[in-house]
Amino acid sequence: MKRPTIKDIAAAAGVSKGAVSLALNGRSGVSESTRSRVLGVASSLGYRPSVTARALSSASADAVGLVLVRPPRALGDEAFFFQLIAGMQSEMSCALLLQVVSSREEEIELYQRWWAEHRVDGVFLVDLLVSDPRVELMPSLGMPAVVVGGAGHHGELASVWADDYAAMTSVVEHLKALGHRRIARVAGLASLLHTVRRDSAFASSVVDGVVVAGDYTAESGARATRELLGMAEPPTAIVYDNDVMAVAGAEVAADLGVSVPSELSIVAWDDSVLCQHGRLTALSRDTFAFGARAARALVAVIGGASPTDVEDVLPELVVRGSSGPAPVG
Amino acid sequence: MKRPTIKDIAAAAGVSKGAVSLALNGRSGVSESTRSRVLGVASSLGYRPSVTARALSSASADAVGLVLVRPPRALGDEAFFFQLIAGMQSEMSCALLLQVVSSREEEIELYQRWWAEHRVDGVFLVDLLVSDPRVELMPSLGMPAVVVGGAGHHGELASVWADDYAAMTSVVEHLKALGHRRIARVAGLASLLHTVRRDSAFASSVVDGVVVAGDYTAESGARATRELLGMAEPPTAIVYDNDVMAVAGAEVAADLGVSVPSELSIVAWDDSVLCQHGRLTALSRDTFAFGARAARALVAVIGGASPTDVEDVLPELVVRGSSGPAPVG
DNA sequence: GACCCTAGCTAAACCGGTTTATCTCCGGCT
DNA sequence: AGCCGGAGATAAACCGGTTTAGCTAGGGTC
Repeated sequence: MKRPTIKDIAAAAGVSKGAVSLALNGRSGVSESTRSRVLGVASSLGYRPSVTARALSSASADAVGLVLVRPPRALGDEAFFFQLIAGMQSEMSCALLLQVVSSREEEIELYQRWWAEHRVDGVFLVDLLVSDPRVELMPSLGMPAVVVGGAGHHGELASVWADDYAAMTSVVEHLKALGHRRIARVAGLASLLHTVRRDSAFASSVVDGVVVAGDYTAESGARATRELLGMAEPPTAIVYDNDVMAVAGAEVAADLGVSVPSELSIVAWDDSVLCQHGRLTALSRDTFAFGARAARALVAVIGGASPTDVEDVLPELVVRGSSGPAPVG
Repeated sequence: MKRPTIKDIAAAAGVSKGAVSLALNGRSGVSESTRSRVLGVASSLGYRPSVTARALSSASADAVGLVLVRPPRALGDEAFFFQLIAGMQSEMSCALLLQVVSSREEEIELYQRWWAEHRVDGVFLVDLLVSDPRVELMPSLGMPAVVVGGAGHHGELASVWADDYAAMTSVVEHLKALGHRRIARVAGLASLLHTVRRDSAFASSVVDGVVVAGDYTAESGARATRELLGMAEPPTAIVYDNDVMAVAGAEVAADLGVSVPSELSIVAWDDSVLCQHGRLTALSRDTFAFGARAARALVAVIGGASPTDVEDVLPELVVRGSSGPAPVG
């Protein structure tokens, strides 16, 4: 009734446990004839090695980890992460250990625990902070890790990243070409590295650009938009740091009777069903493919490859109905 | 440098491994003084038990599993699952082992493997089929499991469910009260149990109701809508099985010059940011809370509680701009 | 023929816990 | 005094693998 263990196979094949282990793992020390006999018995018994037991003797755990620091409620609306996870899965044969925690301290604690307990072979690091302790932690633990969506190189870690600086510049250029001069930005969390990157790109290509902080929720997007449109000289274009805030912003504009795009142009970062349906001009990147790329990188690092930085393709601006020429005057 | 093991604690406290194990797990067999000494040593050494090793001697694996059968690409748009996962996480202290596979066979194989390998303590079963082999499999494996979103009771398994039948009836009543007589439905996958439930509820409350099959993608929603609106006597109201198809349907209606809601009423199953923004009348349920409830149920079953069926609150119809009185004549 | 080397295998230790059998000591009862 | 019982602890087996040390038989070399 129970699943067969290595001992059952050894008994059935008339050899020792050790020989079975060597045979199954394709290592030298057994003859070809013994090996094939063992393999035959194993498959006929429907043998499946126990990852748990294997992990105990410091081998693979057959899983990789991902920790998300979020208030759980807010997570559900962020299609980005689910897309990312789906992409990761497409390139991994192993399982993904996923946990949502509410603080950075818990996150770090969790990584250490997982590693100490041999629960994972490696981890993805997302939402990189400006000065992120994880960048030092991973090499010190000797834990394979890949930074996902950071901005370039990070210490000794492998990294899969997109050029937020260049992307922001391209968005601003698009708006400038349409005649916009008063361009504003609704930013994401200031603690995140990519926010800082986008901030600096924005600051260096827009003179006197107004930046309002947001937190990726619809409420913050609406609030920021109301604030911007209530200014003495309101912007003629707003760039949002994610899709949810942009859609909320578009709604506020509609409520205030500000017509889009003739009076106000709106651009969203990260394309999604939401933008497609709201006909919002959006900076589109293939998040699924991004996740797949990250998974490939992590698998490589776990396999012993030396860490490399992979730059993702530059996000592409998909122009829809929400951006147009700046109003005259 | 390595993390301390139970052996280190035993040495430091001057007792045996076994005594440490008993002390740490709060079991009888050691004196209070020894127990407190062991606990002191353990915490001062920063001891963390290895789940891997513990799982090996048939104890808890400290993780639960969820397998999704989907083409990975399509998954990213389904906010439902991510909401659900976020909700589950909110009620679990353990990790979630998540894997996406492409066939039902792989799914079953994976459940068996996880259980045989002590990787999980229990699993969630989603997307229940009309005649689902998993319902028999779980009790035969002795694997704790909770059916999420099935329709009522399932064999010996615990279940957290919503009454799709009553919900569908309430939607139809809403439409009938508005004067609609030609009501159509764009269904989800026919192999899923809840689709069948909704089908039968729909059939018994709508005479001559047309049902078109969809697969939850925007494309299928658009196609179905075009088909329905092209009929000799097109419906005056359409009920969609998810938000993505409903939004796509609304767009098709707009393209065809069919005005919503004066000529066509639209109702979506499962509310989301998408519906909120598209001002679609939607059947709203708190997916996050649903996931949390499922997690509580699974934790209870793992803890040895006898399986029970928990009925979720009836989804509530949130009336927005997309449903209105039937056109006269 | 003595010696060494190696392929092929076994037995046993090990990973880090849990669990069971056993052993000792002490107090209470008759 | 002798017996029993239970508390408190230990040693050892066990979970299912991997890995290492050691044994044996056969072949090559001088």
